[in-house]
Amino acid sequence: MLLLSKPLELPVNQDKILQSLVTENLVSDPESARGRLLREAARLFREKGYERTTVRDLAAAVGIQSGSLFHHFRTKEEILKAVMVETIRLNTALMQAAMSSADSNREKLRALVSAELESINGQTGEAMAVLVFEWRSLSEASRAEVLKLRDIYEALWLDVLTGLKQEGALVADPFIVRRMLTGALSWTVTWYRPDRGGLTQDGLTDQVVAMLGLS
Amino acid sequence: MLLLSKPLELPVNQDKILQSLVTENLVSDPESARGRLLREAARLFREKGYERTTVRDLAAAVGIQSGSLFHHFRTKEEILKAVMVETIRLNTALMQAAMSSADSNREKLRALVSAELESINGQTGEAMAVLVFEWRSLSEASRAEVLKLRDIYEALWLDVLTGLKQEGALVADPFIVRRMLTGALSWTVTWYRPDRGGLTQDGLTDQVVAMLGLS
DNA sequence: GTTTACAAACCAAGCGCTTGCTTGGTATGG
DNA sequence: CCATACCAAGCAAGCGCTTGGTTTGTAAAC
Repeated sequence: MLLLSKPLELPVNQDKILQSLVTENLVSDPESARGRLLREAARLFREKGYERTTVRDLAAAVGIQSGSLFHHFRTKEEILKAVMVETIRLNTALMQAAMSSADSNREKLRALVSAELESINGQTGEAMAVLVFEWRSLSEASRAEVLKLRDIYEALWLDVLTGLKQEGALVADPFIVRRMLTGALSWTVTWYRPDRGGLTQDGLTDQVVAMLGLS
Repeated sequence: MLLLSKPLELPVNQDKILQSLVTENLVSDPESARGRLLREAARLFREKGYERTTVRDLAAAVGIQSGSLFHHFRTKEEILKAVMVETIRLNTALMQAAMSSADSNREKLRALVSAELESINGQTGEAMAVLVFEWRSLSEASRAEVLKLRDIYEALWLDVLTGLKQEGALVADPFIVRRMLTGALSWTVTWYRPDRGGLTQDGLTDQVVAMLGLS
């Protein structure tokens, strides 16, 4: 779907997770018309912002007429919502998978940080940026829907952070730490470029863990 | 100017700094027509976003006709730029003042965190949120202008963080830490409510410093 | 194995409305 | 008297979305 510009480069387990979500109809097939549209939408929404992206832009990006968009989606906003909802669904699943292979809370946190950096700076990056910067363009109703999904995602983090607090490994409040991490990690979309420049994604994960005194 | 909804409640030194900037013509007088317009613009841009705020909205907020706006600003984008530029100017000055009364780098960092939280969640909060979320709506030229001002601001942080690194108080890279802090602190605009709820701004500052292992 | 049926996917055209901004003129204060 | 600040009216362009009709894929009916 929208999230994958080079699906073939995905690790096997990630691809498996995606495919199972596709068969459950929770995310669109990246190769379907809907999936391609959502991917282009994520790209354009990130590049120019939701409001500055016209339905004509979206249509041109997938090679159809602007009116034909409304055969797939009833409104422009529904496209934005779909980008967000499917992104959260996929990343929640990926994050659960990343955590499941870790034993200690320290390892789990590292897995979470790493997975979130991957979601923000990897294949789903454009959609994640849309999630961060364009949520105000959602209607009240859509926003509630998206927030509900996000709560599931957030619960994963809070479990681990609360555990670390009880172990004494964490000094600050888990809720505060999570919110700070949300901001810090989201913000990497504005400056971190994994391709050019020395810092790898693993290196960045190290830095984050070090900053929290958990390395 | 735009930043102060209740100027009379400001600490004396902050008010002095503002006034000196006003006389230097670096920021608009909050009580001038231009100043009131910029304050309302910041409020509306934050509330609905730049694109969704019309010139008619802006005009109505200060009680004039939409066309009359263009007597004060040549374009709508110029209003956005003015909000950003004046906000950075004021906050840079406030931050320099906050730092000057601190001796050690530890104290200076605390002053910086506290000052940035104040700028984000205090009187200049609406304008700061605009700075975070609406920079994509600037033209290329305006963006360069804003970024140039922001560099001065950022240099303050990097000086202190580099000092802490040399002292061995900081494990991670100063540049990375600053960028993470930018994200973490900016993000507080989305969740932190200093008025209702137990956490004070000082308490939040404590949490941030604790998170970095610098308390 | 051709025909029929029909829904899904799309096009061409454009409607009605909102947008940023312009214009020509009028108050008002120093 | 003249600049500053405003109003009333509206223009041209661009917007999301609708409409009526055409193509395409698929699968049952004969």
